[in-house]
Amino acid sequence: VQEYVKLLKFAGQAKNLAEGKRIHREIETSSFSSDKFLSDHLIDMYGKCGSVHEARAAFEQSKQRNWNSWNVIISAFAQNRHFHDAMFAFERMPKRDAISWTTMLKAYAKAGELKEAVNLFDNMLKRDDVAWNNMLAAYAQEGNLCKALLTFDLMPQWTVVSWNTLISGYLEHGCADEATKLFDQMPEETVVSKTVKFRASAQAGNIHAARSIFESMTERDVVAWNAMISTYGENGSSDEAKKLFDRARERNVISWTSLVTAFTLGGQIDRATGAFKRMPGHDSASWNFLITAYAQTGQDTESKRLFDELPMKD
RNA sequence: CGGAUGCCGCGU
Repeated sequence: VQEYVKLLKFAGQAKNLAEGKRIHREIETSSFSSDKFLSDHLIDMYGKCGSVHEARAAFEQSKQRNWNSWNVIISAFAQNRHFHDAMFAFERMPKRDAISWTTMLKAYAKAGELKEAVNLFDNMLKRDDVAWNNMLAAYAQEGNLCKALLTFDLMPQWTVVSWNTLISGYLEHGCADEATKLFDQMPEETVVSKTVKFRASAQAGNIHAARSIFESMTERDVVAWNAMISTYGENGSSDEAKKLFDRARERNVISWTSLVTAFTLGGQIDRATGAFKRMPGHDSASWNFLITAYAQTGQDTESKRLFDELPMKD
């Protein structure tokens, strides 16, 4: 069972619908076909792969539907911007826990329905850290930094995530000075904080400062590596991007797409194509990127040819 | 009890 859970999660992260379906079929012929954990993971996998219809089907057909399944299906609806379905399910579900409320809160924020989000938040009986952070993030993304700061001050607990959320909000809306002050005040920094920090330096045009923050990091995850690679790419330094890419010990689709981007922006479309071909797996974003790149450099025929080669058009 | 779904940073 746990093996299948891992496989489904992996397919979901990679948004690999074909692989997900394959595992689904394999599960159905196995002895775990009606496992109560697996059925929820199936719904989640379809949601993450962008297939709302199959997520819904998995939910409705599940013999093992429980109150967790409702949370999973709401999350699937929300991730795919089916907000009315999410709302409908939320109202119909037999039992709502902290996660149900917060998932719905995030859905409203994502839909741009800030008032509904606030309303939901106010009606919550118990607000945990994640609920507070979601409310904070909703204000921060909206650009309502006053409300964001107010929410931050009212929070019963400050975690690294709340600090990161607030700082990202300030950075996103051009308040770099405030962000710097907050960085100095926060008690601890994680990989995420450091990544936010060096991205901010880079966006301010100080790529050397960004690099030294990156090099000073004791732990770097794949996102940190990718962020540094795309920073050099945006800067036109495709050679430096390539060097970092080679140094990275963990790579995913985004790392490869960032490298392709770096070559494209550096005007080396042939090297970009080469990297694209060497990629172990392509998702729709990487295809879109290269097609757009060709179109923008005026190579419409190449762009069209790639489009025709697309295995999945969404 | 355990499993599972919700918050912050990377390419489109």
